[in-house]
Amino acid sequence: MLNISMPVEAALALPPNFAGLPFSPLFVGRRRLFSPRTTIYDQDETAVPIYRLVDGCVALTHSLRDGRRQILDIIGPGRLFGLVFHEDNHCGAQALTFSQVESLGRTVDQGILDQALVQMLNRAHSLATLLGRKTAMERVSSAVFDLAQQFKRASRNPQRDAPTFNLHLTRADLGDWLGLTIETVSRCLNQLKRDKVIDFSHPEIVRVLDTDRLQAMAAGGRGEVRKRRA
Amino acid sequence: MLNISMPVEAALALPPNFAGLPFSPLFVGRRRLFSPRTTIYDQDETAVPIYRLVDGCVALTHSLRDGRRQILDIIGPGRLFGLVFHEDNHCGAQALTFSQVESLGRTVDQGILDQALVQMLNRAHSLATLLGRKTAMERVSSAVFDLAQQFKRASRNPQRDAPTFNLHLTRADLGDWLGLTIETVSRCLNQLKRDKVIDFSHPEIVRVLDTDRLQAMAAGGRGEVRKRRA
DNA sequence: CGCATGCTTGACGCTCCTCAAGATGTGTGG
DNA sequence: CCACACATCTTGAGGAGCGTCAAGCATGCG
Repeated sequence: MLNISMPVEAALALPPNFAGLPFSPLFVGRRRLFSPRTTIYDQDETAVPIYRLVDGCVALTHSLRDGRRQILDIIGPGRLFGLVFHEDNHCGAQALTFSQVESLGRTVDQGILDQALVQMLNRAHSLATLLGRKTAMERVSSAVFDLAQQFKRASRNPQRDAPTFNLHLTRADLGDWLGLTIETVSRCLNQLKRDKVIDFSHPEIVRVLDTDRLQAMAAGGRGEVRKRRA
Repeated sequence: MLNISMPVEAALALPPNFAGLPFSPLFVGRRRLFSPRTTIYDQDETAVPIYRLVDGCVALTHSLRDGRRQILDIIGPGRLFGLVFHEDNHCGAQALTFSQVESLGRTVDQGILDQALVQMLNRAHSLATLLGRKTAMERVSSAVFDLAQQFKRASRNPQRDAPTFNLHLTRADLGDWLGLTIETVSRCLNQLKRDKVIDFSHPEIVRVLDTDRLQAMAAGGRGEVRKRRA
């Protein structure tokens, strides 16, 4: 992979869709800047350090040999990742936007690390429940809700303004995260838009109009009890 | 829930299908014996101790409010569970057969605990990949392969004998684990049987006839490359 | 023996995937 | 400024895989 060094200011000043060119990482002290669609570490890499995402958006992915891809987690600012050094970590990490990443070595407080691991585990379990037992609409609602939490912008008046966030994932990414296809993701998002639960004009900037309804859909429809065979 | 105390010998001598009656747990020092289909701890319980499964089979489950259930992991002898005390552990644990469980308090070596957590996380990620991206046949093959690893019986001649294990899960449990229905699980198991990959006469005792083929199916068919849109 | 539970098997239907075309937006070059 | 290429998103039509429903079978227990 090509590595071109350049001042971090210049990199940050690049247009937001200067994607695809793997010129990163840039080193800034112990910080590195990754450009969109670049790999932070690989699926089969061992001895990966602990990272903290300062800014941006990172996906943890696992690929089957035949090319099927599953996104295992979406990491937002502040979260730790690459927590696994004892064994193979078995999943890779890639930046979805310009992402500033801080390498922490092993100097991390054990309590913090445990907490991060437990959060990781809980999120993995939530994802499994989503993938195993939720419908397409519920999955997409869950994803939007989760991303709104992780990426919502600061607002001067959070009471009045509808929470808005930058959807760093493409429809394809969402599909790989939610176990769906591009088309199904698109249909569900537009359904949510028609239902006035969310809104977007650019496909990347999403406003949540009705958080309660979104959360209700994410948790499983309108609370109706599903039938279960005896 | 009913709790009846009885000597552990008597309990162990019960016929294997003495199921459904929640008379446990029995205390044996720091060990407890749980009978089939009994809860070890609940989904919303906090401050759960760390457990080691001495013998038997335990399922970690998460239920949605409307009754849909997802099994998040199947625990075999030797493994630790209930590792999460900082936050809500958000999933419950129940015994699937007579299960002897050792409560470890917090005296566990930190390294061991980390290792167990990491294994848990890796397994959760594998499950997510399975649920998000594998077909029904692949899921069932993966499950059989995993259970064979965790529950295969000691054999005098492992070279010659086909590895055999007790399938402690019902078809319904398998369905809740693999994101499938009872019927689909049954169809896939019988397909594997017709294909001479596995064999069973009792629906609970499974022999693996062709480990390689099983593993190949679990990993994703015959290695054919799936198409991906550009 | 009758009942209960779990497993199997078949017919049918729905959700979501597949395939295909068109829309939208964005950068490039004339 | 407009035409063009390219990538992503949207939308529709049709099909496949797995879910749903229903019946029958096997086993075990009272």
